[in-house]
Amino acid sequence: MSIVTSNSESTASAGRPRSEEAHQAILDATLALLVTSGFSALTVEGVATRAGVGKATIYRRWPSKVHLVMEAFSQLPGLKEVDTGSLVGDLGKMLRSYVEILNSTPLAAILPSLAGERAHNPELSKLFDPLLKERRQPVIHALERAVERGEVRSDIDYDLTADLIFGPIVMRVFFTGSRINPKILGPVIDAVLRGITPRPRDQPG
Amino acid sequence: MSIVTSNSESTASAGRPRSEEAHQAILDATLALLVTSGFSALTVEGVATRAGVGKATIYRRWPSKVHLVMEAFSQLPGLKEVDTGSLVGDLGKMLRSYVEILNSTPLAAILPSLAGERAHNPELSKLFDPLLKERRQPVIHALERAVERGEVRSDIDYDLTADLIFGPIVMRVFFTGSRINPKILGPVIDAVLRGITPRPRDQPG
Amino acid sequence: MSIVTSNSESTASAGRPRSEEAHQAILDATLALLVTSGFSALTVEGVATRAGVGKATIYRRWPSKVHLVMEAFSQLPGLKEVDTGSLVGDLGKMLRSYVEILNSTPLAAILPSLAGERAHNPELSKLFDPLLKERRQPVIHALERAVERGEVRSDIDYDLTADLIFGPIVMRVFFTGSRINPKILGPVIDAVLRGITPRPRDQPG
Amino acid sequence: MSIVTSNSESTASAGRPRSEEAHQAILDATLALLVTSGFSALTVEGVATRAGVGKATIYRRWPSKVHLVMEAFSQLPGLKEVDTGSLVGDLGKMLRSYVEILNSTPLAAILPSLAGERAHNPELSKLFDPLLKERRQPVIHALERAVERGEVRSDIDYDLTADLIFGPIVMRVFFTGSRINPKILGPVIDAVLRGITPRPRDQPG
DNA sequence: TCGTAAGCGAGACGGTACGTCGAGTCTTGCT
DNA sequence: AGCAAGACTCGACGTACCGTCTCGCTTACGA
Repeated sequence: MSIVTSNSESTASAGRPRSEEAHQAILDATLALLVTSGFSALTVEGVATRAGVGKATIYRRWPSKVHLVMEAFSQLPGLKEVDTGSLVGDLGKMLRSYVEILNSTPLAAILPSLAGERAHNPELSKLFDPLLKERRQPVIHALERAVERGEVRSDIDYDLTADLIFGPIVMRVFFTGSRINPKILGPVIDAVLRGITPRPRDQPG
Repeated sequence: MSIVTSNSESTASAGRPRSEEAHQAILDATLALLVTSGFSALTVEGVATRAGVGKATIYRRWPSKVHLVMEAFSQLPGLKEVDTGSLVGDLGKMLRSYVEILNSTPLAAILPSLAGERAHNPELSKLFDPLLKERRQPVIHALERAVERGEVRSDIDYDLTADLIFGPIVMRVFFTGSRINPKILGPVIDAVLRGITPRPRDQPG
Repeated sequence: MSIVTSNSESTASAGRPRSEEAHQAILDATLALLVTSGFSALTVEGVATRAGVGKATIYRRWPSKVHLVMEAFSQLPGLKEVDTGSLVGDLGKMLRSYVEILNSTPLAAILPSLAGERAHNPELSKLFDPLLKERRQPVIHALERAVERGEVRSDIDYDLTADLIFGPIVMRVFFTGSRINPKILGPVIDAVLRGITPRPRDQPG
Repeated sequence: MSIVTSNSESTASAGRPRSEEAHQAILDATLALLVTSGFSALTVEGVATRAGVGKATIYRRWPSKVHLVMEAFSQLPGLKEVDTGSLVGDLGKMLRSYVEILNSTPLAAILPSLAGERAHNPELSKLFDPLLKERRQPVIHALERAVERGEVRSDIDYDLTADLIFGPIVMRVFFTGSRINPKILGPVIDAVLRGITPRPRDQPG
């Protein structure tokens, strides 16, 4: 059972089982309305109507709109583990695929809403934070492998470095909302690996 | 006149002048409630009550919650222009001071909420985006000076590099909500300038 | 179904049924507030608060304050049909009972307020006028029986005569607001029946 | 000084005297708006705008909308003293002229509003009641003369009889709001004088 | 096979906030 | 001190959703 899903598969109980059909219809309606209306304009009433479901059926499964949106969010794809043998290759492949996800799913629209809510909602924070940690693991693993290979200095802070790598992407998702141009990934990876200072070998002489 | 402020300095008009006291009380109440509740849970009614003011007094000055929040936000301090003669010095001083601001004002609590709303609220986006652009200018200027001095490669993308620098700070503000430890600034600046790969001169010969 | 009542007896519908308890609490609160404040100072918000009910519960049943007040008003007792065999007896019994009602229910306090509003409120007028017409029918019927019996001239205008009979009572309700002394009824009925001029048989000779 | 007017002519005071021009402009605007909008839709703000006057100028003179309307009302014409030598003649002339006033001024529209308000507003009642008493005096005087002439029984209650005479007119003003047809006056006066029972001399002998 | 417990859509429940308007009061500069 | 103008606080408007609560009705399990 996932962190965010409710215990629908727990101890077989008497009575009518919950409708899996309704469950998915609700999540689908949620994602659809998130795309068209955004998080704060999303109403549980609207989700219920679109899903052809009673409000109680939603509240029976999720304690609040935030939790509902969070489960919808958790269904969206994330980073995939990639091992090409080099950090440049790993990061390039992972980030390119991630940008593709950001550009083709509601993920980019939902992420800032949840982060914005997280700050004032400890309950959400409790669910959201581990999820976020989990979702960046592929990059952490790639960094660990790179350190083992000697490609990267061994004294780096993994979390901080992951922040450095995700930073430019997240900055754009949060502050511009526009499509992420995959062309920025090359320069970003290059800067992270080798810095922005001039390189001796690039200089004549 | 700023983008978000109203034309308070315009020609003295007939009738009772608007109360400057009420104006500031409203902005103060807005900031206080943004910290505790966030943007979407902020109600104009709540602001009015806390400021000891009628709702009409708020709507007379700001056409919507968005405009009100933007003016309150724009009162918070931001990056200061710094010129120490080196990029390391400039970034160190600027970011250290910025982290101090994040740790001592409601800025860190408000920023994610606004970013989360921005994605679905074009009206907010229209006011917020230029404000954000303006607020990162000191770093852009420092980078420009560094390029002129030859400290930094001349082919860098200024915006992308600014994203790279702010990234780790913003990531922590948005996804952890905790105090920012100023100790991360050194490694961040170092990584941005020289990358995370091993350095030839650090290696034993 | 009455003009003012809603179709509560219609086919049982889906969903939670409307609370009969809330319905009566709202009407009671309406009458109480009409007495203390009058129609124009009556607020739906005030009724909701006093009835311990949400505003929506009121608007779900009555489309406007006018309809609500009309249903509350229509619950108050009115003239009762009486047939004693003589017009003097009918009027005496009916009016005595009506004065008792005026002196013991909120009717006397509510009536002027509604009449005052009626003049400028077509919606109210549309509901109120038929109700008023209906409420004076017992007197009209008594007059009709009296005409049949030859007790009263056959060329009288029933409505005008009813106005003549109610006139003194209504004048006092509207312009003094005090209790109506039942002792005026004898002289009123006498004057209506036999006029105020001296009577031949009362004169000597 | 009238009962309802404020002390505009009281002890000559320091400062600028109140503008008599403004005073009349306000009353005119009030009557004009009463005709077009009715009492409840009349706003002090609207009166001020139409009179080209500040709201404070109105509130300086009248404590509320009701008082303002009352003074406007008191400017409207009322019953005129008439002495034709017979009660039938007096009442005929007076009532015919009064009905003409009701049909051609806002009086009929204002009267119910004030009566409706009177019931819940003791302050208004204090001003309104003596005015009403004063306005019916011509009928009382005509009755007194008729008693002296022996046209009317000497044991009648003057007030009650006045109520009987005004009753049908007031009933129609309050409960129908329509024009008063002057043709009802003949039957009303006849009924008051001689009753509605069959007359011996009308019967065949 | 059938009772029953839980789920179902529907919709009413008491609340809260919306953005607007008018009430009655207060505060300018001017007359 | 009065004036026009227009700010002030307050509170009601009728609507939309909140999250909860009945309704009458399935539905599928286990006695």
